[in-house]
Amino acid sequence: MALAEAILVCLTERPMSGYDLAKNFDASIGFFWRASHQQIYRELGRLREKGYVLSEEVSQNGKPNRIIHTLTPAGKKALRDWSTKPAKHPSLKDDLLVKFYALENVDLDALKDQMTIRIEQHQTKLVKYVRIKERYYDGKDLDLTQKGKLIVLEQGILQESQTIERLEDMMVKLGNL
Amino acid sequence: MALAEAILVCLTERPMSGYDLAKNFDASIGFFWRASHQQIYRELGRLREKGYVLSEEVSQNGKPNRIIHTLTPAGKKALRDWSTKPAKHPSLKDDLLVKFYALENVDLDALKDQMTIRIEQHQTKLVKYVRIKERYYDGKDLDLTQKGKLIVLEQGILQESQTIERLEDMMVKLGNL
DNA sequence: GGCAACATGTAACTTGTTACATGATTCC
DNA sequence: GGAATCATGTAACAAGTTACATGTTGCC
Repeated sequence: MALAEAILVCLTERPMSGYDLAKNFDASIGFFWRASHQQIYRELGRLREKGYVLSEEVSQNGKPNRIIHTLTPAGKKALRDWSTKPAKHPSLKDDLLVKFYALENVDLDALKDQMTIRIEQHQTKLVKYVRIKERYYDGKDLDLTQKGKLIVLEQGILQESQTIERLEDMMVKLGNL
Repeated sequence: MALAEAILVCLTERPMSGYDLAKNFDASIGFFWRASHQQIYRELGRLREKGYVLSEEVSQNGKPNRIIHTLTPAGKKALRDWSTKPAKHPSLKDDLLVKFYALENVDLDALKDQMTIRIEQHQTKLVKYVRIKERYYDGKDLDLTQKGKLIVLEQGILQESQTIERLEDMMVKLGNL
C-alpha cells in the first residue's frame, strides 16, 4: 500500500494540510497516484497514530482552522525503508480495452465516442505537463529532488503523446472494420 | 465496476468455469484487467443472482466437478448496455514513479534495481504478446471479435515496447545524476 | 512420495468510491 | 443572492488482497 508513502513523499516537500494534499493528488503526484480527499484524511489519521506525521491545528484569521501535517524523522525513515522494497507492478484496469475484446457484443458508435473523449483527456494532460515543465523546470538549476520530478514529468509527456498516437491508430482501425 | 463486465466479455467467447476464467484473467484479458480467482468466484455468484449467467455443474470422469457458467441473453444485453456508458479513466498507480518524486529520501541503488526488474517484466510481456499474435492472428481470416482482440494486442505490443524505451531512458538519467 | 496442475471456495482485512454533512469567505 | 473555493470530516458500501481450506489426478 503506497498511499501512505505517497502522502509522506508529498510532505517531504513541505508541511501541508489534508486539503493541500488532496489538491496535490489532483495535480502533481496525482498524475501517477490518484486518491480522494476521504482516503487522504483516513490515511493521515493512521500516519499520525504511527508517529510518521505530526498534526498541529493552526488558526487563520477568518478562514476555518487548518491542520498542518509535518513529516517526522520516523516518517522519513519509513519512507526510505519503503523505497528499498520491490515496487509492485502497476495495476492496470481499462474499461475501454475490455470493450474492444467483444466487439460483436458492443455498440460500435458509442465506443468511437468514448475513444474520442479518451483522446481529448490525454491531450489535456499532455498540455498540463508541458506547461508545468516550461514554467518550473526549463532553464533552471535543479537539486536532486527536482531532477527526479523532472524525470517523471518528461516520462509523462512522452507517455501521453505516445498514448494519443496509439489511440488515434485504434480509431482508424475501428473505422476501417 | 467492470469486473462483472470483463467476466461477461470472456463468456461471450464460450461457457467457462471459474477456474478457466481465472486463467483467462492471467492471460488474455488480464493484460488490461487483472483479477484474482477469489474475486472472480465472488463476482460469479452475483452474476448468477442477477441472471446474467447460468451455472451448471458438470461431472468429469475422475477429475473434480466443474461449474460451467454460460452467458444468458440478459447478460448479453447488460453487456451491450454497459458498452454505451462512458469509459472511466484507467486507474493509474505506480509505486516506482512515486519513488522518483522524493529522490533525496530514497535509496538510489535500490531504485535502480527496481527499474531493472520492471524493464524485464515489460520485456516478458512483450514477448508473450508477440507470440500470441504470431500464433493466433497472423495470416488468418478474422471475424469482428477477433479483429477487436487483434487491435488490442497490437496496441499492447506497441505500448510495451514504448514503455521499455521510456524506462531505459529514465535509467540513463538516473545514472547521470 | 512429492510436486504441479486441476478445481472451488470462505474469512478477514485493506483500499477505494459515493454520498452525506457542515460552515466560512470571496467574487460576480 | 448564488456559486466557487476553502476546510474537514463520517458512514456505508464496493472492490481488491492475503491467508486459509480441501481434495483430486498425473507425472517424475
